[in-house]
Amino acid sequence: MLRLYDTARGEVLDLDPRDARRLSMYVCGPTVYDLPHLGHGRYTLVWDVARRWFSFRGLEVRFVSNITDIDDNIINRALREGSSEAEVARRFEDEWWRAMTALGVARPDDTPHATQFVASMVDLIASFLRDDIAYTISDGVYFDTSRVSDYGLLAGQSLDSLRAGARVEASEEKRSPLDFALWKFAKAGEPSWPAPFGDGRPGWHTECVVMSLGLLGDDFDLHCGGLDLKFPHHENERAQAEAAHRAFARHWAHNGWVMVGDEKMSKSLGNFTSLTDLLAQTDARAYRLLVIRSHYRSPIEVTPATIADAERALVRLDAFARRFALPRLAGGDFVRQGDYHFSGRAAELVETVGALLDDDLNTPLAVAALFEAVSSANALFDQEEQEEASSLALAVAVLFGALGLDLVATVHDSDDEVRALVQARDAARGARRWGEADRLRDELVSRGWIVEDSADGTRVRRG
RNA sequence: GGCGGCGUGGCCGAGCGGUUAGGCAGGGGCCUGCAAAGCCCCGUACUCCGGUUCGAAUCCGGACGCCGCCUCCA
Repeated sequence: MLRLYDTARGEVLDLDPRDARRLSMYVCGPTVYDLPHLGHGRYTLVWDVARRWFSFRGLEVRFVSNITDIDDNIINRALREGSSEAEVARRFEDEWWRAMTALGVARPDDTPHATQFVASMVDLIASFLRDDIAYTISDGVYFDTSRVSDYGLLAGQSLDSLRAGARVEASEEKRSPLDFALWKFAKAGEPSWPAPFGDGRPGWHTECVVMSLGLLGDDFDLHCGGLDLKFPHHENERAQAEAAHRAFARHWAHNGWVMVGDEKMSKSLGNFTSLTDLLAQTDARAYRLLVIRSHYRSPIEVTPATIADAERALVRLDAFARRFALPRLAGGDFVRQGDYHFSGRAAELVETVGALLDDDLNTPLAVAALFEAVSSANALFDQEEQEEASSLALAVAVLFGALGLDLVATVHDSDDEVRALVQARDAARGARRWGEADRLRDELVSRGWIVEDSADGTRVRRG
């Protein structure tokens, strides 16, 4: 049974999908007004891993993640650059998918854009106005949070205590500082959509309710996002669903953030590193490994040192892949357990790692178990237990593949000249002419090859 | 003010009552003509002060330090 911490109920609970064979999953996506940063990288990796794992276990997952392509930040950027909102959104959405591809994050099954759902949002807002759950003030239409009896559920606080701590000044017109904008009336030069209550554009919290319920249906299974969305964004989504009498997410899951020193990485603090920069200088797999080495709910530290640490661990995994000629599995269709039949130690490993991941995605312990298996398989290989070693090694590759991490055995093609040097060295070694053999190795090294001996003779690869 | 979280060996990062987490780095050994890769062994850590317990990093109380949310944020 798959278990996952549920933010609303505050404990690890069975996932319990609406339909036993399927899982509907919604992840709040990016607002495309700037380059993606490491925080975006983490949440996409975390939920990509979850999606892959659930699929590995046999669930048919429908994964929806939106693109917010209209909001204040986009408008401001367009204004600053003298371009249009659509142009800004398009440009940064392209950057987004480029980064996702580089990270190996699988495309969602649906990627709804806010601007495509405005009509449905208008309908919802109109119904709130009709039911007196929303009210109009000079700059827009607001949701009356006092109309939802359990407002504050996700925050773990009552409406009163939230109100008492509100740091934002209540505008004179808002009934409560917690009330949030459903609709912002158009200002001159801003994009707007027609609405019976006044032309304008949707507030951020409305799109996700409309799109998640619209695509996944009432009572969908799992709603995910970064911890900072828990309140107020997800709370406000919930409040709207409640007010509309529609069953919302059965399960809420939130990932911890990326830290810089002792501070959360965030746009407002300006202490962020763009994903684009990171990917330009490191193997993207290192970030995935770094992410799965800690628990998804814990904060993680992403620094040049921790990235380098993960890269070195990757070197070892790739050497392992080379030794056992392991296949790359993460790139195409998701890895599915049903496609493999393991026995012996390999089967035990799948069992162990499976139990860990089923229990609130305990990737750090799973990774630890996988590294232990790497050592075991190597040891078995050294003891000439080839079959047992190979089957265990394949299980390691399958499980890493199930988490979206490829082990790369690829040895770059060498040209004729290099092959000749390799052959000459093997001949020299065979004749015990060590001096010549070493000279040939130096020659290969000077051409940028890493030289390793094996039972089959000299092996070269690119460093 | 309310709510939540954290403080672990050189670094990263698990554990949440008794057993080696794991990785990276470092040291020693084996293997190897040498090197690389691989294997084996090694660090004996849990902010502090009390308490509960046969036994606590793990539970309870207190102290100190730090972080987050209650405003846009993944």
